[in-house]
Amino acid sequence: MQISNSSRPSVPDGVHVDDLTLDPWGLLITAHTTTVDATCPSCGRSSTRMHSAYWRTLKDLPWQDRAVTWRLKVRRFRCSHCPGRIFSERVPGLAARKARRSERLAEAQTDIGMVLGGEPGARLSRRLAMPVSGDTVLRLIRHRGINSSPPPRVVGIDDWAWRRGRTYGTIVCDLERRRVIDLLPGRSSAPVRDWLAAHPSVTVISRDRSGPYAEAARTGAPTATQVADRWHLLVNASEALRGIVERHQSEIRVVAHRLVHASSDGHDGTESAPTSELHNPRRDRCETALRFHGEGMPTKEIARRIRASRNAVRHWVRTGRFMPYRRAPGPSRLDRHLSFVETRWQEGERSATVLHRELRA
DNA sequence: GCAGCGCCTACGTGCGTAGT
DNA sequence: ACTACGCACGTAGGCGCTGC
Repeated sequence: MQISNSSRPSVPDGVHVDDLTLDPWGLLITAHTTTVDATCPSCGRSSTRMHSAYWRTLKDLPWQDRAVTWRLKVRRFRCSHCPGRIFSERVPGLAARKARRSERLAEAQTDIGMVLGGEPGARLSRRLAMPVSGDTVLRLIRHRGINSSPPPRVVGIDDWAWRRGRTYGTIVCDLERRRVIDLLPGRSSAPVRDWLAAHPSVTVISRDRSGPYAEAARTGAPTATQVADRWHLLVNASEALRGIVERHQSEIRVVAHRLVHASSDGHDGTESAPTSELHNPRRDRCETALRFHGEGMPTKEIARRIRASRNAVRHWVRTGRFMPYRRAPGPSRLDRHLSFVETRWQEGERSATVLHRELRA
């Protein structure tokens, strides 16, 4: 198959393509190196004394949705300066020493792996005509390593679960660069204290209100400023708001009802009828259902027409009249939950007061 | 001195399995 | 479903021997 020069895969300098073979499995590029000499990796001097040659096989980035394989003839050289030293020529721009894939392919698969992980990354890579195993994706990620960053100044510390309810650890984030920088064993104060002592660059510590982290920050970084993190502040604020709304629910309902009627009737809303006497869509649908039933319409058809469930229609037909919704006596599940939250909030308020006192001390 | 050949070691890779 | 681990296999690269 003929392939135009403009659409051919890019060829590194010092490599000459001898043949391109396109088959259902991909594109095979047969090539050889063209430089007359090679640089000895030991002494750094070039040598022209060829020893032998062999074929290298390399995977590369896909071309037109086809996997690309290089079959490259490379040579071995004897070094003119290192006694007995024999080395293989390198192919800069294509592959590293001993590599089975090109640098650009390795980079692409590493990037995919960094986003998706091992197995999912391998699946996407295979879908993109860059076949690889999940293990190799993970190896590529480990090989890249973690880029070094300047010493952290503002860190966030919180607990997290290796296994929820069983094993916990502590996560340390660089809040300026939004990156996880360390994982510590357990959620006690000692590892955090040691970590902070080993990182004197930290000037601000954002943490939750737990005692161990407060203790760790106080002893490990006594000069650092401690702040409550934004997430916990928002959680506390939203819990407090819910508590207030719930405590004044009945007043809010009355006011809302008046406002609705004032806007729809042109009335000022100061006088209002009881809720049970208001327009009730549920009662309307029930009465319609009973009328249809009286006309001999099947339950299924009634349910379809009034857009109610067949069970609801069956219930209305069985009772023969509208049954207004009666709330069960005692607090609802939501009320019980909100009551629990309110209690926790009051406990939190007390803890916050203690924390505030500690921070000021 | 150089080129060709073969052997050996270490590395890269994929697969099966166990653990979470 | 995913990762870690061990293992087997293929091969890149290094080295020595031999013939010209």
